[in-house]
Amino acid sequence: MAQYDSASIEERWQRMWKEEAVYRFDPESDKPVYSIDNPPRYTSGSLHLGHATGYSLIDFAARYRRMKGCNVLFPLCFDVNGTPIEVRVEKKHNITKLDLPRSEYRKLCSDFANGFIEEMIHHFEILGESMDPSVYYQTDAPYYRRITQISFLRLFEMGLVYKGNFPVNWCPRCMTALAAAEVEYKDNLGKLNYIRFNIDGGDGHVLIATTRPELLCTCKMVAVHPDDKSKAGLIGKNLITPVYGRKVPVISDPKVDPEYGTGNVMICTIGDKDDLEWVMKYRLEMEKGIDEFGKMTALAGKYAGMTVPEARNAIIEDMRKSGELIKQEDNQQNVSICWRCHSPVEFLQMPQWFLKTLDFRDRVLEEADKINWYPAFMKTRLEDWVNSLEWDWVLSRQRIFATPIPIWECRKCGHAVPATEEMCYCDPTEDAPPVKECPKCGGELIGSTDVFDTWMDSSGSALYNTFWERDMALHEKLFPMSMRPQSHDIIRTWAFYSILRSKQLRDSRPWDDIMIHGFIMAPDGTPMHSSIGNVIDPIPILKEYGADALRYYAATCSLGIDHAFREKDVIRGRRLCNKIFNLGQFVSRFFDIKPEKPAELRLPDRWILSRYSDMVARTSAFFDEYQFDKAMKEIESFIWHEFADHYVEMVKSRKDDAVRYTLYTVFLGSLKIIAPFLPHVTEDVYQSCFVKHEGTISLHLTSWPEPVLKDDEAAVAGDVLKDIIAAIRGWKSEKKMALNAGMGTVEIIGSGAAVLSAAKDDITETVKADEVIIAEEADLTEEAVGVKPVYAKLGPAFKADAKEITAAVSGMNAAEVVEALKSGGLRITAGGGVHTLGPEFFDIENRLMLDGRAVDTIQVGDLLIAISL
RNA sequence: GGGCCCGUGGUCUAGGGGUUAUGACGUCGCCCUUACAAGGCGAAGGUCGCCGGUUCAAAUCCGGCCGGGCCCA
Repeated sequence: MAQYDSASIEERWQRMWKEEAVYRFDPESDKPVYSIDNPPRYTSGSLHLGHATGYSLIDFAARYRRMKGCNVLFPLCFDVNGTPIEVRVEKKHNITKLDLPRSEYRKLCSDFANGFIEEMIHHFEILGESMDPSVYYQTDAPYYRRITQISFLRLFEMGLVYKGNFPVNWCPRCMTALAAAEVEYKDNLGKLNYIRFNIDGGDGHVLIATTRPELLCTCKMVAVHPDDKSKAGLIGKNLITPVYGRKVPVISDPKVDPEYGTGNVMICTIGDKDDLEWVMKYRLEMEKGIDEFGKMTALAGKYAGMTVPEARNAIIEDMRKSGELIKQEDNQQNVSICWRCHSPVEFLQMPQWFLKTLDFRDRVLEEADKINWYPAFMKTRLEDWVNSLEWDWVLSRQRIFATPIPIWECRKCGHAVPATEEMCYCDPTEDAPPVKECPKCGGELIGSTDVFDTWMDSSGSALYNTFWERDMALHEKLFPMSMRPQSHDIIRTWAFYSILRSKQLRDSRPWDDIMIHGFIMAPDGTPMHSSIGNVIDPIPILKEYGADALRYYAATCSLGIDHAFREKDVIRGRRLCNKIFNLGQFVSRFFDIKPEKPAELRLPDRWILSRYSDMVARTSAFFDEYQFDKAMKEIESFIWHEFADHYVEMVKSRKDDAVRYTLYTVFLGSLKIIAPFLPHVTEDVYQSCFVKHEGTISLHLTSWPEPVLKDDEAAVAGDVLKDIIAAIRGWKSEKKMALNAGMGTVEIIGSGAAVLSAAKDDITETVKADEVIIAEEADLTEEAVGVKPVYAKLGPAFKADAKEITAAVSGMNAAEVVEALKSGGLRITAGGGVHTLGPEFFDIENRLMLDGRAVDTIQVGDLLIAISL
């Protein structure tokens, strides 16, 4: 018998989908649009397990909506920009950005990044992702950068962009300003240096503890805590800084931590964020001790030109020699580092372009409220971030491989002249300005060498995808988009900036829904890092188990939370594929032509059609809410257990129209529902069983099924039937009998047994009994062997007395309790009163005996199965 | 230090006041049954992280603690 072989099967259908352009978005169509603001994949080359699962989750939504009749816009896109590529290129060629002309440097980056794209597209294909190459973009292309630039020009016109001379996080390695979002923190063991400051005009001194002695050259003040009584006398005096001999005042400020170091803090311009706060509060003059290369300036005197660590070591040595360094201790502290190259970040005052962000906080939150967040609690993260913002967005970067800021500045007066929209895309380092000279003073215009923060490109994706400033009629039709998928770590960046710019440029939310997934962790639950060496490569997994199996794993990852990778779920996925494949082999034997709906259906048919219809409704609701893990659970357990284990087993021996119709309808519908998750195996089964009857060339182009039958009576009776058959099969297994072994007479007894009379033949055939008897009652003796309290009823009725009542009953004889319950009620004294309890408060356990005959009995719900041995 | 989320049999996971706590993987036993042994049937395995509180009743709600993850300071 043929087995499911993922490798050959998947490749075959991937080729067919590509050739037939099964996923094409049709801009002309009148169908409702479902558009996905797909994360452009960063061109880093290797495929991470996190990407494999993340993009699969998006693909589930895309495939579902296509089958629901939507015209789905699911762009194939790449993010080709930014410092990470520059860092890798510089490492590869052992250069810095200063070693080459800008255009050559940019070409190296572009060639490097673009060299990955073909392979990355192939990765998407072998995962079965249904992105549409006809709506392709990459963020470094002139057509994409044009949109970034035009959107900037609009914001500029609106007065939302300004150039500020402001302290920014600056990476001396990358030589660029960093947004707050690009700064990371790490624990670092450094030295806390105790340095002697003499008191001006006296003979005393104070000790200052600092981790940054090299910043002494910009020391402006010394602060102590106002409640520190021992230091009250110092306030208002001046101190003389060592090495530089500058006079600085002592002030009191509640922000000082009196427990740290000596409780005396030197305030410099500027070492860290606390310094920055004091600089603002006391309006201190900004002095620059460190330049953009991370080297000391002339202010540092003899240390000028040294790097920060060199200067720190040198000044410590000098002060040690002069006796001004009193002692050093180890000091654990958090240092700011660059998120890309991990170099320590400095606070430097640099001219930068800013986008007004703080003024839009409330408006961003209003738009966020109009978006459906999946899961809902993720909105809190955005709100926390927005409410904690302190600065506007630093838009400019001093790098090269990014979108140029389309501005020329006057050499004489500094006036900024923006490009015209018609000029975009443009590069001011190469292109001529829109006017010959400064319109204010006639000075020479110099093209800006600044580029945008890459989030400026990415956060315009919803605008680009909806053809903003490319086809405004289409834009009106497509905007806002239907859904933004992303991971939770970039809520503060991608999600936030996207909402901000959509509000500023379109006065709207960018999307209706946002779906946020977690990270894939190593199997032990810790993050995967190449430095730890615990990164799992998805390609071998794909080869061993198949794409559908890996996608099965992706579907088990609920949204919002992180998941340790579970290979066993991939194994389960492969088994499910195999099960579906084999069901296809078997079920397709039943129909040579498409079966019509017959006049009459038997009980098992009505049961499975009814169950199937419930499953369709529940699964669809889970798909609507991006709850793929729950949808998968529904459809998987339906196909495997209800359909395969029970229905198919029940009808194996039948050959009537009703069974043909039911198998066809339920199996095809089930295939469709699981198709978004397992696109390959379902396509394969569809092609071998259904395409000749259905006509549509691919399962993925067929429509999503609707519920077909609501028959509550059959659903309930069928469940009883299923349970009876399962119980008899279980009984056989217990007796070590083969399942297809014959058996004697099976008698099914109980007041509800009548519903099964329609299914008498089904039972007989399925369990291979000689005879099946269905009886309302039989000559049975019934013996109560136990009573079980029903807490859900006792609790509400008797409150605090319930416990005492159950305790009392448990000590009584079961037969007597039952007798009392049946004849007027059981009287129990509890809580100082007497309660009369009816049978509704107890479950009675009976042993039933069929008089005169040796039988085995199995209780199934209200029914008793008596099997003659 | 703060925010959000998570802690459930050996491992992973569902559930989020009321029968016997869901399922997967693994383990063990039985069964070659007109698809599937990569299958079927069954079993063992849990004080639902710890400590308090609310309640007749807590895995579930509340508070604190411990451990993990992400984000931020």
